[in-house]
Amino acid sequence: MAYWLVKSEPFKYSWDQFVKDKKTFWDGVRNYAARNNLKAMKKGEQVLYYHSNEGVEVVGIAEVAKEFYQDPTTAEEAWVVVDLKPVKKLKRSVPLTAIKADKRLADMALVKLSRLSVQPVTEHEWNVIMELAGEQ
DNA sequence: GCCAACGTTGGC
DNA sequence: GCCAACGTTGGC
Repeated sequence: MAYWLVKSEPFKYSWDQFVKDKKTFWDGVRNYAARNNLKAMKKGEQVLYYHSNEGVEVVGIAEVAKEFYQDPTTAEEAWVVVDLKPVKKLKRSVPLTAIKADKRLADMALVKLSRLSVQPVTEHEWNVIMELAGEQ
């Protein structure tokens, strides 16, 4: 069971819009590292939903509803999407500043590889985020 | 709006 | 195959 984190700019596709849609395909990934992470996602795995630029915080949890398939928005075979559905909004959003301030999260891809838009999250990191969010 | 970090492109 | 130039992302 792996954990993931996806980034979205809220003015482009916000958590609220995601909840309203009930499901979305995660398109627009045009980076090989991010693409490889999409391909590694398995149905049912949990995904942190992060708002970049505005908010700059983890706002909710999503779940992989369908494993990767050809990106319907491009003819280029290199690119894929996955389907995601919302699970729940976090009790408290976890801002990047809180993540950076927590020593246990110093190695998170979010901190180290800030430009990667789809990234793996370790179980340990996941648990710390849940704690900071007031969950569990 | 600025700028650092990083990925990609293209000339050699 | 190297590396400089360029474009994009994303935090501040």
